Amino acid sequence: MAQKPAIPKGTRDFSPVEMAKRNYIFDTIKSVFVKYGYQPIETPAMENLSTLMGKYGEEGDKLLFKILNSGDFLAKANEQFLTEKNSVKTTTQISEKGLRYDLTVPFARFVVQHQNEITFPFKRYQIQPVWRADRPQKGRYREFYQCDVDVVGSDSLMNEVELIQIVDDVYNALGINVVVKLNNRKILTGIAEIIGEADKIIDITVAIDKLDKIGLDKVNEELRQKNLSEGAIEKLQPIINLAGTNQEKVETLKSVLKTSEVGLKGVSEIESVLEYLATLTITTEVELDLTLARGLNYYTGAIFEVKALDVQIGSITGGGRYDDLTGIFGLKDVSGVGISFGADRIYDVMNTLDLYPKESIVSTQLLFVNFGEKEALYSLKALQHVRAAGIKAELYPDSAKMKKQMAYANKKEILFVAMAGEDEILENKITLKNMSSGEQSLVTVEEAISIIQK
RNA sequence: GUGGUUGUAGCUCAGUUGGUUAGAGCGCCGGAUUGUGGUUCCGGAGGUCGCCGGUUCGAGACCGGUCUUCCACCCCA
Repeated sequence: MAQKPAIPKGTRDFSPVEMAKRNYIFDTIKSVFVKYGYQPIETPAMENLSTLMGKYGEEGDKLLFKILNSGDFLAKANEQFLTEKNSVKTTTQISEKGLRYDLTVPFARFVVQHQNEITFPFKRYQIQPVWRADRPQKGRYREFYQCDVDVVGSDSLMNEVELIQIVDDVYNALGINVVVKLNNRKILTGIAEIIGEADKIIDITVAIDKLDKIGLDKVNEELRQKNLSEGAIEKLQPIINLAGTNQEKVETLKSVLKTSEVGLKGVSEIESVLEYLATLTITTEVELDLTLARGLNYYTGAIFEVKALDVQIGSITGGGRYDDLTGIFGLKDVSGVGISFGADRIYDVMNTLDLYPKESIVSTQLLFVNFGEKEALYSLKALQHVRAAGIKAELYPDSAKMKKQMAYANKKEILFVAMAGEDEILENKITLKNMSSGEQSLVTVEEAISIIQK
């Protein structure tokens, strides 16, 4: 056999059935975004490395897919870097473009570049693939879709509330049980402030995050390993052990952070968001969780994460507020807040729970059997009426054996089959067969339409 | 990036301490049934055993490398 073709690690093909399912997810998400007044944009798959580099931390830079320059790029490379085999420095000379790593940074670039055409507050959504040179695992791909909603140019906490409503709406529509975890970067900053370890905030949250897995003693041990003083660890105890209702957590934080201005600001922000939410009808549970440390590189206020309750998979949605993001591109004082739905992980969750409504994945509803040229032409006319009524219908293109045509309908899970042979043509009718019940009857095209539309 | 794991027909997997022409189930194609699928019966096609190299008289089995899969860490959707 010839060499088997393959696709790169961490990428996937999608069959028609898989596409139907994925489109159902995308359409559902999109319709919610639109319902809240967000508008779509798209940005190129590749960006200049200068806009991408340094936005995701050192780790992120390594995970960027870089695109080789065109032409004789090695001729322009510094010889010393080449002989030193210095990959980092050589890369900057032979590559100036990269594949986008997320949709937030390209969006920030978009906002800055189009600031004079944009009306603020700008509410946009963006559904496009992103690429990461990560090592693939389950629920972790090198090419995957993100569905981002962001609003820039507004400091109002109403935006945070709206985003949680959107999450609630999307997951209700999809039928996935989730919990929204909420945190605030200002609280984390405040905590670091009062224990005098401002630079260790990431180590602290990473350690606290392991509480469920490894227990309190091991968490404290890890904190010691990260060179935190005993006094600092002591002060952290009420925070690590933070429990109870959101209200109780807020009260604890207020007293722990009473000497930190930033910390209290964060607490009051969360309190406001929770208060607003309480006046609305939200079915999703919202939980204050200090261990959320995601995106610390640019989040400055609220931090969100959504986890599926019935499937073990990483977070399926995440986001937060970033006050300074466009600042990197030269536009100051534009605050943004947004979240990103991970379509591929949602897809995995939907599949394991089999949550697709049947009608969302049917392709053809009605197949006309082909008995020959004359009959096919009769069917073609009937098809025009059927399609005009909004029914997805097709004619088997060849006058193959009946058995083969029926098997085709069966395989494609077509709901109804229409047969129009000599007898039917004489009566100006068709024989309509329900493929799941096996029942069939001689009806007019109009009658067939109403049966199918039921 | 670190450590581990996996790879035999389209799919799920057998394959005995290395020993002749590599098997099953499902699926696929054809027939039984010249206007009726999903059941049944009969027949058929399809594999340089992930790839490259090594050990051996002999490798799907052993060794090395490489790619791939999945897992943990890291990070994250």
